[in-house]
Amino acid sequence: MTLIEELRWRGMLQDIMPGTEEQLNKEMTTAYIGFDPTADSLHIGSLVPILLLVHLQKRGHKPIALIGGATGMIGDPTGKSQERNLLSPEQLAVNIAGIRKQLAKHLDFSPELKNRAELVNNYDWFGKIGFIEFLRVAGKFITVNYMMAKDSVKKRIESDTGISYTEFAYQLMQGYDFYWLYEHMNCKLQMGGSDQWGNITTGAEFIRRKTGGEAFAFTCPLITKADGGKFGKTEKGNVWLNAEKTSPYQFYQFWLNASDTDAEKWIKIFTFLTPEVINNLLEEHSKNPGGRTLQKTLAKEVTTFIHGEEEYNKAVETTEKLFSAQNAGIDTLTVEDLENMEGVIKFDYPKQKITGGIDIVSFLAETGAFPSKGEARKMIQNGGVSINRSKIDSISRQLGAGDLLHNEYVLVQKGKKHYYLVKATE
RNA sequence: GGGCAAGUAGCCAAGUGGCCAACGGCAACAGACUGUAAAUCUGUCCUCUUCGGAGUUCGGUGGUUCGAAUCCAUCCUUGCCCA
Repeated sequence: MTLIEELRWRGMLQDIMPGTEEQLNKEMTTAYIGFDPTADSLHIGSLVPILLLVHLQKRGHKPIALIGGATGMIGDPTGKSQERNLLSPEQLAVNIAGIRKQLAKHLDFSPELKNRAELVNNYDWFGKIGFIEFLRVAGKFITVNYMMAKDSVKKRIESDTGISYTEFAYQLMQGYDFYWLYEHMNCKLQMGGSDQWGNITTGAEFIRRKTGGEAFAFTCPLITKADGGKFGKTEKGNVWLNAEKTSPYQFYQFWLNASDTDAEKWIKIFTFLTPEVINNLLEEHSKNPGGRTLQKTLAKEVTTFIHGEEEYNKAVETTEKLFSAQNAGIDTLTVEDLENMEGVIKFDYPKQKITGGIDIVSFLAETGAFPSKGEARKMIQNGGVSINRSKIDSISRQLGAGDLLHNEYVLVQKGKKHYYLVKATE
């Protein structure tokens, strides 16, 4: 199976320029993907591009991860119905540093490798170029007519918010990136999400017109959920790759909660398991969907890839304590169990307030498990709150010393899946 | 610079003097059912609340009125057409 064949099998190939496959088969090819520094961490939406680079490197090609330090100052209009706010230079610097750190974890930069990965920042060349120079060396090669025909631009021109000159120029900048890498690093291939196809082809066209050389490209489909929801979002917002923003436990839970249809697609995209292994898993899953082998494997592979095996083990441990023994009774949880629940949100709370007796609503609001008393009350009335695994059925319920596990803890449950551990402190 | 149109909750969108915290849809959260799944049904969905209410909203600011998302003035933003 060639790289392209494999990616196609995995469902990671959307568009591909003619000749790309031949180029990859012919020689070690340098390829790049751009990452926008819109936040200080990448989220799982950026995982697919990272995986593309990893696949590429595994097959002996040379990956370049480009951080858009310059283009991030402009804003990509793709997929945006409205003009974006510009990020401050300070914020950008923070974001670039965060992303750089994460990318470095997953690619092999060993100097002795012929196809070692490279990390570049397009600010390094855009920062030096003047406006007039840019117009002369870049602007001349692409017509406005060509740029306006792109979907991302066309949509915005037809929309009732329009597009600024700044964002319009974005695709030319990205095109210039590709050209710069082509000239300086012999980079002949650009990859990305399918929403980037327009920007990517501009780059290839730019190279062709300016140098007469040939450049290639392919994109992967954007990840969707079968129910039409946004991929990678939970009620807490984005699922981040940074453990401080999304704990490994929460990260693991995200994948574990994948629906059957999603898991079937995602296992191919987000893991490096071989087709044989995956086909076996799919078969097993169809025989016994309730076992959720697919989700468990998916969650394991991805969590291990991002956070490492140790964090994965902790996440599983916490998961088992919280979910597998649902009916086992709360007493089975030891102090160690409670203390070692990694990734569960924990709060401290004065012990005497509990032993002195407190109404459940105030307790939930004051610990921070709920933002206000009203919220806590609504959720209780909806039947969505449990304390120590027993459902609270009345908003007038009082808490007292008897509700402390091991004389020290209260396990709060919002819905089925969200746990908070309150520790009573002296 | 001139003419026309638009700006309503996370998004889409109805409302054009009182019955408006504002129809409906999407998204989100919870409950039932399940497999920590999907689909379906139900509830919640501006903020706070002693659950009686209270407070702050319909681009901004002033005004008319007993009463304004709704009328007037002005400003801002955006789109279209003209220069």
